Amino acid sequence: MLSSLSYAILALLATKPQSGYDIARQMRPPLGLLWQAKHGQIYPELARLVKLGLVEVERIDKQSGPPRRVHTITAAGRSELTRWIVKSPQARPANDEFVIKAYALRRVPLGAATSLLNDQIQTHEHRIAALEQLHQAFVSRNTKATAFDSPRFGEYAALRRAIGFEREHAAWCRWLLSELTATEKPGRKGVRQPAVGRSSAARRK
Amino acid sequence: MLSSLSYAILALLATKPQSGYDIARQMRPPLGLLWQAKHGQIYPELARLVKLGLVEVERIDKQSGPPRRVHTITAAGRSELTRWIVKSPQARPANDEFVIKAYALRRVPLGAATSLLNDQIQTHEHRIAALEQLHQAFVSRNTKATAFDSPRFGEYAALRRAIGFEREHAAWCRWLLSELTATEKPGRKGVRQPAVGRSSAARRK
DNA sequence: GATACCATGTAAGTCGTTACATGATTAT
DNA sequence: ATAATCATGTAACGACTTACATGGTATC
Repeated sequence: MLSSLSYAILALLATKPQSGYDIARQMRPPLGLLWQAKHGQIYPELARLVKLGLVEVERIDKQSGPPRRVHTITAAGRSELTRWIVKSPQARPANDEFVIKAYALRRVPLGAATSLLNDQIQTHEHRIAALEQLHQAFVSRNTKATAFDSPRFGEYAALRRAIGFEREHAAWCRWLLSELTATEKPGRKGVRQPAVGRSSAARRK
Repeated sequence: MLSSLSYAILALLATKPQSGYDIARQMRPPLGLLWQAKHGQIYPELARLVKLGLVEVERIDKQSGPPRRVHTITAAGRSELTRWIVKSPQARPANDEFVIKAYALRRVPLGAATSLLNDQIQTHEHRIAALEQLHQAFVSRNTKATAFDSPRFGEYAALRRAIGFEREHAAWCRWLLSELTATEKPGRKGVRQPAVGRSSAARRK
């Protein structure tokens, strides 16, 4: 069985032939929307896919530096990718360090907790702004790129998911901050937010 | 430096002394809200924390089976935990296999894509229902358990985050399905949902 | 002259999963 | 009887990060 990273690489190569560096650039944290990985993991994985016959490599010599190695997905690679996509996955753990911090947040001084949350909220706002700029670029450049049958739909879907998750995380941080503030100043009950209601999708209708 | 798992263990032990088995139970997938790990990782990590003096262990012999080993956080453990909480973290990668599938979804037959999405949506609905039941139990059993200064606030915060993320993921899957359906039957433009709007938090105001 | 980007790879080490190993107790 | 839960640990392997290693090109 192949790793998730292998399938992420195959998915990228299915759109067009690319070098390891190209792949690494698209997977670079923190803006790798499809999958995040470092080149130290990508190059060996690519070599493995070549050895398995799922990917072919063409070496292009240059006057200077290492030769550029352009990788192309093979027919076997494409069928392996589609085979993998259609079988249902089991959900990943999705461990998040910040949940641990929130879990034990009442054990630290209120001031430190407040500034931690403000830091976190600001970080997420910045990330959201960057993602929304990408979204704008997507929608305005070519409206058809957002349609399901467009070759760039995959990118668009990954981008929407990233925006949704960042917003959800930011909202949760703001809720934490409001709870904390309500404790600090018990008179201000107005800032407390209501209990978990219906999902945003339900509200959207 | 310690691993995230170590801090998750310290956070759990900060609430009360527990055995490795107790910790493993709370971290068991798929309902480990704070952090997910298997006992094969937890037992060695606990031993390491004991060796570092952040945790103490009391061996309780029983008539049968292995002795129960109850772990207690030390003063050094508590201060290490609070020290770690207050310094801002860098965000985790948060890789999700399903994003790869969505990225390349237009490469598989429409029928297979549809049933994959329906499967995924159903799985998430089930998870949401289970989490909401936990939430109900929390709110109805003791209203004060949801306040920031309650000893169980950490659990509650982790639960709210899990619910929010599951809902966001389910909403994204439903969006994918609506895009796919719009492609299949181009006459039905009504099912298409609008472009990314304002965040749910913004709407909540 | 320093920093960033292009471009490829390897090595050591940590994090995490899966399986092996053992054995009593409780519920169906 | 069979399975699930209680209860602890280790070993092998795979996934991932960080650092080492090299060297040209472009920008400030």
